[in-house]
Amino acid sequence: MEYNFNALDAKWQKYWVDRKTYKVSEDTGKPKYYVLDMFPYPSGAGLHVGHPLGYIASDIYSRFKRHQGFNVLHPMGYDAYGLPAEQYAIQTGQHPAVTTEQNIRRYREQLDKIGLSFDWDREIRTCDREYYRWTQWAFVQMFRSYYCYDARKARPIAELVAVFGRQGTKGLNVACSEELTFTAAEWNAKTEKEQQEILLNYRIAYLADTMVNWCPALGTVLANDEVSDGLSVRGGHPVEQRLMRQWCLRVSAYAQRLLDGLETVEWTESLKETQRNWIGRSEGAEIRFKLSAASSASNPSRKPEEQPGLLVFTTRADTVYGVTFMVLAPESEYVALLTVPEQKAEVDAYLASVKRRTERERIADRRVTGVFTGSYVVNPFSGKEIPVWISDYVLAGYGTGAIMAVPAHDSRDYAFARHFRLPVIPLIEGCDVSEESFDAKEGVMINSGVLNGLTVKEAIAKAKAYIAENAIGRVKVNYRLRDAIFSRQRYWGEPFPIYYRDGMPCAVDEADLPVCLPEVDRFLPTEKGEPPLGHAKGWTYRGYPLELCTMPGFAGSSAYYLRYEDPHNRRALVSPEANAYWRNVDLYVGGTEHATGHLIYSRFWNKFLYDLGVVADEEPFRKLINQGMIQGRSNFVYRIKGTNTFVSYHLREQYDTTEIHTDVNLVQNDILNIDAFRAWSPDYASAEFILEDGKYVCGWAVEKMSKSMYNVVNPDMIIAQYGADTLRMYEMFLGPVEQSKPWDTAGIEGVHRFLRKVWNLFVSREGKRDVSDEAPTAQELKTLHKTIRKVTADIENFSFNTAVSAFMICVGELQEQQCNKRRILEPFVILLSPFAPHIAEELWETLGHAESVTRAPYPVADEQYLTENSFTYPVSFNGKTRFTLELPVDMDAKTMEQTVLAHETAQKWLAGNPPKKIIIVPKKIINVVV
RNA sequence: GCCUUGGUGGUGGAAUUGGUAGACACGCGGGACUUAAAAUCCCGUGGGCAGCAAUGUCCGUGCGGGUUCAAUUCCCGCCCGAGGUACCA
Repeated sequence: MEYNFNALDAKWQKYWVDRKTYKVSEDTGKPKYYVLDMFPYPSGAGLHVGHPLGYIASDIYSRFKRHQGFNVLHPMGYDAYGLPAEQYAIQTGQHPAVTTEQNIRRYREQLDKIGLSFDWDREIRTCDREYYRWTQWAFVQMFRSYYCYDARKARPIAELVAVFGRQGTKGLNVACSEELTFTAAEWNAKTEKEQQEILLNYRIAYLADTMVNWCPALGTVLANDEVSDGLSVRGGHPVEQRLMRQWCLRVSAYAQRLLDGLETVEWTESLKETQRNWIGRSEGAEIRFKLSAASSASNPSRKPEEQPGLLVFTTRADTVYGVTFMVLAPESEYVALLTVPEQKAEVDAYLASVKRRTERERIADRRVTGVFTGSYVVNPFSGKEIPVWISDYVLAGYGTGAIMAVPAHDSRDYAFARHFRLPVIPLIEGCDVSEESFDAKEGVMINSGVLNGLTVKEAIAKAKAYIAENAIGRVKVNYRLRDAIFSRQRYWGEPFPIYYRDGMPCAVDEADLPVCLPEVDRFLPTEKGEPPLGHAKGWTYRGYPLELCTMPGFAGSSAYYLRYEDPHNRRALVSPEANAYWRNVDLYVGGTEHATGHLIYSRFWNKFLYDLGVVADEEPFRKLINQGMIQGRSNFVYRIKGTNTFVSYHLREQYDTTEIHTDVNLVQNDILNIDAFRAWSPDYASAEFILEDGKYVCGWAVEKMSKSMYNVVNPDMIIAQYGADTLRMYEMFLGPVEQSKPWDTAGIEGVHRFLRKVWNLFVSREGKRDVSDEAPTAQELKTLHKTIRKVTADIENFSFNTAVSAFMICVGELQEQQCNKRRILEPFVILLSPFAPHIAEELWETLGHAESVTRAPYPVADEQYLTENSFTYPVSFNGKTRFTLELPVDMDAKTMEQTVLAHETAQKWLAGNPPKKIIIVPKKIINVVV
C-alpha cells in the first residue's frame, strides 16, 4: 500500500471539519492557552510558500499544547480593510467588498490545504458590521475619555468638565495637545462651542489641526509608520507635509506605560529595542532663556514680565556654559516673536526657501542653512548674551522647537557654528574641538562656572538641581512617540461614529452602532475634494452630517485578539467571563514589520481598554515570536547576445551573455528542464542550448519573492506534489523559524523520504503490518525516550528544525531495529502529529484507535531508559584528544585516573613524567595536563 | 552615526551555553537490486600531508590578539552582511 498523501490530506481535513475537532469553548476544568497568528490582509495574489511559515509553527505549538492537556484557543480571521482592494476598485469599478470576499475565499482554500487546526467558528473579518461595531465603540470611548497622569489611566471626560467648572486648569496633570491655562470663571463664561473646542485638547480621540503626511498619489494622509524615507510604504509614492484637521489618538499619553510594559513581556530583545527607540524617551531639562535687556527694549509691545523668553529642551544641561547661540525651528512660534524689524526681510526669505524644500530634499541635502533673528537672550547660568538664529536642522515637532546650541559638544551645532563663524567653547578638560565636536558624555568639566571639576554625569545632575532650585526651568522627560493620525480620506475602512453639530464633533449613541459603511457610486474624492464618503446619499445622523473620513488599517487590527474570545457577542466586545478565562495571548506569531505600527497601536488600544476595565491584562501579547521572511531563490539562464542560444552557467564567461530570469518551477536542483523551458514562452520555442556534462545549469540569486522574478513558489503546488505534511515539515526543517531564508525546493525530497519511511514502518507493500504487543527492548525504549525528550524540548524552545532532525534519527533507528511494537509506535505517532497531522491520524487509525490522535495525551520522557551505565570518554593531553576510553559512569574519580594513566597510549604522552593535573568532566571529557 | 542581530563544509543548517566542531538533510561520488529506468537500500564526502591499507598527523567556525588544561562559545580590537532608527537637542 503506497503512501497516498493526497488521499490522506483530503480524508483527514474532511474529518476535522465534520467533527469540528478544533472547536473550543471555555472549560474551566482545563488550563487555557491562547496561540494567535497575525491575521492576514487577503491580497489578490494569494499565499506563497513564505506566508504559512508562521502559521505552521504556531499550529505545531497549538497541537502540542492540546496534547499536553491545555484548552487551546487558536483562531484565524482577516484584516479585510485596506488600500489595495480600494485601488483595485478605483481602476475596475469592482466593489472592494466583492474582491475582498473573493480573496478571502482563496486564502481560506489555501490555508485549509495546509491542515491548520484553527477554530473557524470564531473567524472574524474587520469589515463585518458585527466586528467594526466594536472598533467604533472603542473609538467612542476614546472620544469620551481623557488621560490623567496622576491616576496613570484614562478617565471619563465628564470628570474633567467638572474639574474645569470647579477650579479651571489649576493643578491639572493630564495629557493634552497644548498646555492651556484658564480659571473656573473663564471656563464657565465660555460658550458651549468654545468649551467643546477646548475639550478636544484633552480627549484621547481628538480632532486637531496637525502637520500630517499627505500622500497626493493615494489621496490620503498616512501615519508615521506608514511612511519611510519620505515615501509611502504602500506603493512608494512621495509624501508631503500638510496642515490638516484630522482625527488623532493620544498614544503619546501612554508613552511611559508602553515603555514600562516592555519589561513584562517575553519578546525578543531586538523587537523591544525597536519599540524603545520608537517611543524615544529622553530625560533632560527645560531651561528658560530670558530676552536680553536690549532685545526686550526693542520689543516694546510687551511688558517685561510678559516677555516670553525662550524655552528649550536639552539632555545636556551640563553643557549650558558652552552655549554660544540659540536655534529656532523655522515653524516655531518664537520666530515671529523674536525677529527684529531689521532682520525681517532676511528671515522671511529664509522661511520661504525652507518651505519650498520637501521632506525628501531636506533628508537628501544636508547643507547648513540659517538666518539670524536679531534678538539676544541671556544665559541663566553665565549671564552672557546669546544670539538667536533660525535653522531647519531644528525640528518644530520635538521638544520646544528651539534649542540651545553647544557647538563644542554637538556635531550639528558644530557644523552650524563653523559655517556662520560663531564661537566654540570647549567644556571638557583635554578635548580637541579644532576639527570636530566632542560628543562623548565623559570627562571633567572646565569653563563651566559652578560645574567646574565635576564629571559629565555629576554635572548633568547638578545642573538639573540648579535649574529646579533657581526656577530657571524644570526637569523634563520627552518622548519621540507621536500621537497617531487616525483619519484616512478613503472609502474602504470603518466609518467614524461621529457627526457634526455646529461644526463640533459629537459621538453617535452607542445604541446606534455600528454606523455602517454606505454605498457610493464612485470610490474617488468628490469634486469638492471631499473623501469618497462625500458621494454617499443620506450620510447623516439625526439630520446632522456624518464624518466623511474612515479609519486607518490599524483600527480594526488593534483589538482583534479580544474579539476571538467571544466572537458572536452582540452586547459587548468581549464578555467579562470570556475574557477572564482566555485572558491575553500567550503566544503571538508574526512578522517584525509590525514592530512600530500594529504592535504599538495594539498595546495602546489594549491599555486603554484595560483602563476602562474591559480587559483583564494590561499587555495583549505575552510572548511573541517573529517568523523570518522567506525570500525567493531566483534562477537565471544566460542568452548569448543577439541569438536565441543559451549557455550553461559555468561556460557563460566565454560568451557575451544576458542574464535572464527563468521560472523556478522549470528548474530542479539548478538543472533546467529544457523542454519545459521551450514550452514556457513562444520566444524560447526554438531556443538552442550549450550544455555542460549534458545538462543546462542555471545561475541563482536570493531575491524578494515576486511574480516579476519568476521565483514564486505556490504552496498548493508543493502540497499537490508531496502532501501537506511534507510542506509543513520541510518549512520547519529549513532553519530556525525566526530566521529569514530563501525558499529552495531542492531539499524537500529528504523530508518526503522521511515521511515515506514512517509510513513503511506501519504499512508494507501488501497492506497493514501487524503491530506487535511484545515488550520493547531496552534499545527501542532508549530510541523512543531520547526522541520524546529532544522533540519536547525543541518544541518548547521553538527549535522546530532540530525537532525534525530528531524524528529522522528516530525513524532511522526504529527501521534498523525493525520495530513494530505498539508501545513504541503509539507514542511516536502522538509525538509526530503536531508536525504531520494527516499521516499521524491515519497511522493512529491503523493502530486501532477510533478517536482523533489530537485527543491523545502527550508522551512523557522516562529518564529511566536514558541513563547510561558507561560512557566513552575522549581522553585529552593538554587539550588534544589522543584516545577514547569506555568507563562506567559510577566509577570514582581516583579509579578513573588510575585507569586512564595505566593505558598504553597515555604512557606515550606522559613520556615518563607524572601528570600535573587531571581534569574529569563527568560524561564529557578527561583531560590530562602534562 | 547609533541600536539590535548574525558570519561554521559545495548548500540549508547542528553543537546540551567552555568539553570529541560539522548532527540531520540536500548535493556530489561509488556500490547493490533491475534488461533498463524510477523507487529503495548500503558506503564515502571540511582541507592538507604521509601510507597499498586499517590508520596516523597537522590545519580548520569572518580577521587579529587575549584568558583557559580546553574557545564556534568568554574578553579586547577590527572587517563584512541583515534589520531597525535618526538633524530627537
